[in-house]
Formats: sequence, C-alpha cells, structure tokens
Amino acid sequence: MVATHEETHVTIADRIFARIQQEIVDGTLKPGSKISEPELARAYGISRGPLREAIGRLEACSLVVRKANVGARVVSLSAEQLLEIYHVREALEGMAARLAATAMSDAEIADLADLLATHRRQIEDDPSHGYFQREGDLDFHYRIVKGSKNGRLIELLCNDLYHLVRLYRHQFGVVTRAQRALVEHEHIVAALAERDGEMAELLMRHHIRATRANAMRRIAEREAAAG
Amino acid sequence: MVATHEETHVTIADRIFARIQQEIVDGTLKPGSKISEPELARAYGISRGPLREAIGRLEACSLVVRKANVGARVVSLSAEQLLEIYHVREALEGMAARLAATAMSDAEIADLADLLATHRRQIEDDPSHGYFQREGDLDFHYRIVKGSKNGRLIELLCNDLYHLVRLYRHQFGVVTRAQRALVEHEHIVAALAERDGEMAELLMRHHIRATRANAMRRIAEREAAAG
DNA sequence: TGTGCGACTATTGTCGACAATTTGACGGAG
DNA sequence: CTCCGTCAAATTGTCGACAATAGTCGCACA
Repeated sequence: MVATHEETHVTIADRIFARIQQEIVDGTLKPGSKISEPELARAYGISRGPLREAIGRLEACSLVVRKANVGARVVSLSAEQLLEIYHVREALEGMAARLAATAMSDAEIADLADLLATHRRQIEDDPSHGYFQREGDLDFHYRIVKGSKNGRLIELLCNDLYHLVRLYRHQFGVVTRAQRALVEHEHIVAALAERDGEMAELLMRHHIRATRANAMRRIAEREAAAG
Repeated sequence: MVATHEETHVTIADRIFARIQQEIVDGTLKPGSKISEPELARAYGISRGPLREAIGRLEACSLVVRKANVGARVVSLSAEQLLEIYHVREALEGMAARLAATAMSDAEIADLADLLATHRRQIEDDPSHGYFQREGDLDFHYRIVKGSKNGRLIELLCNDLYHLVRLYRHQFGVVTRAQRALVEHEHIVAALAERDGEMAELLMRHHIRATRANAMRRIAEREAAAG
C-alpha cells in the first residue's frame, strides 16, 4: 500500500457522529428535541450500534444530554450555562493567547494579520457585517488556539467548546459586535507580534468578557421582549 | 417503589467504566498496556457492548487512546503532554479560584480552612508527609473547583483532568512539596476569606506553576538517572 | 540469504434479536 | 371530576453472532 502518512480509516460511527454534530450545530436538530435511536437508525440506514457510539461522543462534547433508560436530547443551553461557558472560554483562550505569543511563528502571525485586514475591508465595504463575520470571528479564535501549539487546549476548545458556541449562536441568535470585535482582534495580534504573552492574555480575556457582556445583554433583551 | 428522589439507575457500562477508570488511575492497568475487548469482557463476565461504551467514555476523558481497527491502550503521558495539562490546569483552576471567591459561602470557606489546619497538624506531627498529603492536596483543589459553582468547570476538572493528574502521579512518582504547597494553600484560602477573586486567581496560578516546575524538575532528574 | 507476496488468525466494527425499564393511556375508585 | 393503580407499547440496555480489517507467520523467489 502507498504510504498514507496519516492513517484515517473512517468508520460508520465517525461519519454519523460528524453528521449529527453538523445537524445539531446548524439547527437541523433543534435544541431540546429527542434523539430517537430507532428513528435515526432507520433514517441513516445503519444499525443502532454505531449510532449509540456516535451519541456517546456527542454526549462527551456536551451537544446532547442523556439519561439512563430514557434517552438522549439535544442540549438546550440556559443563560446560566452560557455564562459558565464564557468563563471557561475566558480562562482557556486567555492561556491560549499567552502561549501563542511565544509559540506562533512570524509567518503565522503575519497570516493572522492578513486575515484581519481582509475582515476590515469587508466590514468597511459592507456594514451589514452578517454571516461572514461570525465565521470569521471563529476563524480568528481558531487560529489563536491552534497557535498555542497546546494539543489539549486545542482539543478542548476546537472539538468541544466551539461547537457549543456555534450552537448557542443559532439558539439565541446573538449578533456579533463586528467593528469593536475587529479592533480588539487587531490589538491582540499586535501583542502577539510584540511577543508579549502577558498582554495578549489580558487583551483576549478582556475581549471575551466584552463578548460575554454583549451576549448576556442581547439575551436579556430577548427574554424581556418574549416574556 | 420507594421514591428515590435522585434516580440512580446504574447501568453495566457505568460500573465497568468506573472500575476500569479506577484500575487505570491506581496503576493496576499500566500505561501503554493494551485494552483487549474479548479479554476484559471475559474477565468481567459481561458482553462487549457495555465494555465498548465504557472504553468510549475512557477515551473521552483521555485515559485511553484508541485507533480504528487497532484497539485501545492505556494512555502513556509524555513530559510534553504533562506540561500541556499543567497549562490547562493553571488557566482553569485560576478561574475556579476567582469564581470561588464570590461563590463560596462563609461556611464552605471555614470548612476549607479547617481542612488546611488538619493538614498542618499532620505535617508537623509526621514530616514524612506521604500518601495522605497527595490525596489531601487533591481534596483541597477539588473544594476550590466545586466552590466555583461552575458546572462546566467542575466537570472538566473533576471528571477529566484530575484523573489524569492522579495517573501521572503514579506514572512518574512525583512527590508533592508538602510544606510549601500547604503554605500556598493557606494563602489562597486567605484571599478567598477576603473575597478577593483577583488575588485568589493570581495565587492559584502561581501555586500551580510552582507545582509544575517541581514536577518537571523531578522528571528531568528521573530521566537523567535512568538514561 | 534477504525480500516481498500471500494466506491465516485474532481483534475490532457492525448487525439483528432479546430483556429490562420507562412512559403514557385506560379504567375504576373516592 | 380527580387521583391512583394496572397494563400495554415503545424505547433503551445488553447480548451473541457475523463481517471486515490489521498484524503475523510462512513460503516462494530473486
């Protein structure tokens, strides 16, 4: 066999896991809805074995909650749980920024600056700053986290928390503070370019606190309007 | 049936998961050893179904690593991975201490102070400060994390990272800096008593950095002696 | 003698069926 | 009319068997 230097034999459970994860994150499977094993098994044309393994992994990254002998439901985030997630994000991404300041290469930091320049042009061209800014925002945070070169940090944030973040953005419909967020991103990159880990952590934590405050305010408004 | 106000229908997978987790942490299953499904299924007198689910959960908390069509092995931590864990711990437990400073009740803080007083007496009575100090150290950190009242933080640290910490303590045989650690613990509790979250976080992060430095030094000594 | 190909074995991945438990409905009593 | 006990249907948990893959051993051939 030709040497596939990174071996990846994909199993059914892998595919189903990725598929359900995607459907939860993009809202096809709505928060609080039941995950019926026989139903999904028929829908996907597979057995319950791999499906159960996929559900187990979804539970591991907190996208579904499961009770014994009752079943699994898509997670439905409360405002309190969202606050908890933001506190964890602040801690972990602050550390990621600190580590990235020494672990990222000059080229990686330059690429990151280019990404922000692209964002800036798009915002100035189109103040509606809609869907793209959301993905762009996550892309920025992804790069910082990966730049930390800390495998455990990367796994925790990219494989677990960020999916939850994308889920709640659909659930609550929070809009990002595009202009201010971009400025804060630029400040963070400036700290990285100066190799100032302490400053990068402080700026990242401040940035996430501001994002949290924005989200909480929007949710409070929403609940006030709905209730 | 009598009303068990907190239902705990324990499944086979739950029991097997807890059992294997315990055996990994206490060294009965050694790092790097293979987790054979047929063998363990026979040993525990169960089917491979629940066993596979248990292995999946163990993989989720990083106690085993699994490759498709190859199998699972008990995780074997490298020094680099240990450093990564310490960085994550520093971030998360620092945040936990910050939150605990406002979330813990006066009674909980008083109990924590009592715990440290007990540790102090034991260390002064018996300078050998052996096994108990290890569990006492984890007990202290457990209480801080639980005191944060942040469910996600509690789950990440208590259900995942602390098991890894206990595992590596067996794997590397690192001894705790009993006296110095105790003093640092006391300073943290003092900050909690003053409801100074900022200070509690700084002290906790400093404490974990010191623990990390101690562990890294011991490991370097060990490797130098062995190599 | 070394190397590469091929069959073999053991383990993992997957499937369908059985058992145990929850949930909802139905009927009757207060 | 409401509440409780019983029952039935559906779902989850568990099991044993089948299929597919990886690693190994042996053998032929250069």
